[in-house]
Amino acid sequence: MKDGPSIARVASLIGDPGRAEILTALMGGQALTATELAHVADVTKQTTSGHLAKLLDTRLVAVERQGRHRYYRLADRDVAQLLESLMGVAQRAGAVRLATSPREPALRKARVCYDHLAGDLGVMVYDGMVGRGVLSVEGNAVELTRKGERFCREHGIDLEAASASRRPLCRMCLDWSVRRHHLAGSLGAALLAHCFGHGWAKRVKGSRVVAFTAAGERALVERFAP
Amino acid sequence: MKDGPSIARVASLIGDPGRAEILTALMGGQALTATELAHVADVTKQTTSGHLAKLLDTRLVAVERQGRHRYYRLADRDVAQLLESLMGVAQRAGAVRLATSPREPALRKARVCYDHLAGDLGVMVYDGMVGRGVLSVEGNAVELTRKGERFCREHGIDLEAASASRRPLCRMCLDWSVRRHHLAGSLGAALLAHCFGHGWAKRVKGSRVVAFTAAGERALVERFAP
DNA sequence: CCGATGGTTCGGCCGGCGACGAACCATCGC
DNA sequence: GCGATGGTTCGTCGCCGGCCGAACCATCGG
Repeated sequence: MKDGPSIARVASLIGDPGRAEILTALMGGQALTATELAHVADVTKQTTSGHLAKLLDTRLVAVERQGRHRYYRLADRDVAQLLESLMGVAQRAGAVRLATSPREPALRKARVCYDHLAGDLGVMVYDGMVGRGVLSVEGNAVELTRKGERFCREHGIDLEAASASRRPLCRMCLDWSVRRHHLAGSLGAALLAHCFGHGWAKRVKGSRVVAFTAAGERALVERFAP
Repeated sequence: MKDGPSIARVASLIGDPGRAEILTALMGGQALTATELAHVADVTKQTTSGHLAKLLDTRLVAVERQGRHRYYRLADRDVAQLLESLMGVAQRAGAVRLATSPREPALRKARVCYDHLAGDLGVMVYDGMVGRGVLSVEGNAVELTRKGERFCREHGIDLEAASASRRPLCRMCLDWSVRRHHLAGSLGAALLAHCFGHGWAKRVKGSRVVAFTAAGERALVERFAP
């Protein structure tokens, strides 16, 4: 009958103000970096790191590494429901709040993510390619279908060059601005190169922003994200 | 901006092992005296008194004075649901606690979830009722169908009394042991009362276990979960 | 290769909270 | 009225855990 302590462990974890802030911030369903979470919790990075380690340890949150960033999100829907339930009960003596984070619109729309396209357009393209069966997604893995190979050839994307390198052809990559996936890997890089090569877009100096021309954006969406 | 702390307050309250023990004990739906609670929490009366004062202060529990006794119970069903939710999340995260307890299998099979039936039997009944069109599920909501009303009348379940109260007739409740839904709400309570009333089962003292007789279990399954 | 930035680990400080002893109020049975 | 039992309040003590500074590793951009 000693399940008391086990629920106490989880509850006390949520019971720390800092961690509660973190979890509340993650209720938006978006994945956030450790630094961002440190900011919302209003404590230093070290402290946040400790909190996140504990939350990870009890599987309340999950993490996805990407480059030097670590994106944290709620482990699953059950945790979200628990928090929801908690907020309901807490409501009787508390106030409500909302969280928003304004960012540079241009960056949100299209930017380089290492060597491939991220932002709204990147996500749109990814969704489009999955939707028309060019890419097939299985869990965390994504791959180019037979149909996708034809598709690439038709659009003049150099698959041979892309396959030559040792890195994976396709990978999914989490987008910080929309918190959704977009296409990475050598194919993702080839696609971005394709955009530059056709004069659809060019990089803005000293920034990660990718500036599409009006025609370029139209072309991209038309071909890859109808 | 201070919503985090407000859920933190509630969570940290539950997060203390002693208080968690108290709340878990109250999940049985019965009101218990302070001394009894001191015993289950395994601390002195003074300490328990302090805990109960805090729980009262945040409306997690309610008290009813009767002579020189004070009977404490969970404040309402929302709190009960929160605790169930917590147990669900705690279960997979926490270390394997006391899996050796002989009571554990019995708890898994049938137990009281505040005022209705949970555990394998609870889930089985719920599935059976949904399966034969007595209940209709839509998203998170569940309701009694026209056919279901007839069904209840035929089996002698007092729908009028159940509908009289202000609480919802049907609700689904997530089961921490099987991670599936069972029936809550006043109909769920009426159903459990039905089991007790027909001598199919009775409560085990000092535990949430509902002990069904062999005949009672047969009767329940036969009628509600064929 | 170098600086800048994201993130974690380590060690030590310090406040808050839970624990109990003791004393105090309330109610019961007589 | 009496003792006995249920329950709370008060004061004190000790420890757990959150917090930060500093140092360290990893990755990116050039």
